[in-house]
Amino acid sequence: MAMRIGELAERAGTSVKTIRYYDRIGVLRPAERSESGYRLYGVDALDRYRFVRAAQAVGLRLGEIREIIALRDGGETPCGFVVDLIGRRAAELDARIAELVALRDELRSLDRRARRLDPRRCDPRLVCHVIDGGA
Amino acid sequence: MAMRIGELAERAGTSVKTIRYYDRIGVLRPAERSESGYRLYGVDALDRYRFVRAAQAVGLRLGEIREIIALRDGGETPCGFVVDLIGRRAAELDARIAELVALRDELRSLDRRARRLDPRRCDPRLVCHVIDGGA
DNA sequence: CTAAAGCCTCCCCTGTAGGGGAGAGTCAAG
DNA sequence: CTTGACTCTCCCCTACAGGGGAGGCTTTAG
Repeated sequence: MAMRIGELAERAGTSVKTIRYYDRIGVLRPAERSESGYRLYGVDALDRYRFVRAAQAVGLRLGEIREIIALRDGGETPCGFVVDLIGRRAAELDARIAELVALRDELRSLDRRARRLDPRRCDPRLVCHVIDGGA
Repeated sequence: MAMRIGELAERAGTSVKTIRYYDRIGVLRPAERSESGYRLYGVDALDRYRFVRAAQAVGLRLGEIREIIALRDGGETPCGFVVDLIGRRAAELDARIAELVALRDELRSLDRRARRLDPRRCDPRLVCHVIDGGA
């Protein structure tokens, strides 16, 4: 019935190190320990593992995932919390995307400008005229 | 003529720690050292500093900036290298932006789905039905 | 001369999600 | 009984750009 860490890792398609790490940070604790101290997991551990991965895949961090799980284990329905988290993360992503788009556009325009500049007229003092320090 | 590190940092509007760090990694070396070991910088150090910041601002990492500066100090015109770097960074950004947009879209659709789900029908085994581990 | 301010090197710390490996105990098969 | 596979804890390492602070010189102003 109970799996040891190696079997869980293999069934989950991950590494023993990762499972131990998940135990340590509290997202996936073993059901119990054997007398000799081995971690023993029930079959539900596999579902937990999949949940953790799915949550990671939508951009949640392990610390946040731990909070969700703690709510659930505390008897609460974490859905409201999760929806909040997802909303905030989406907003953060919007902001981040805007930054990256602006940066990319600047790089593209730098690129176009660079093609019109003559490398021989590059002032050594300024390292490279493609990138302008505003001096 | 020569500035010490504190004056340079102040004129550049940055911290002494940062200037020391730039020395350590080779992007901004002092012109010389005083007898007592103090870093002494020429006025051109300010231009160098501004270049480094400008390059950082367009997404180049200090390691890459160091390479650009090494080329320049080796007597070469780094423009070609810089153009390459910029092109590659722009392509990386495109890829990264696409990832983030996909992630954000998934979050948004998760968000919409969550609003239609009933929290009371959330299976505790799966932690939260908003995020589906595919079990 | 003395005190304050500035400077030096060296070392540890941050966040993220683990990876690598040492040294030691445990379990199953031959 | 032994060997090999498995497991345990503990500690250091990664990227990135510095920040914080200790302990000890040096310089400058009063």
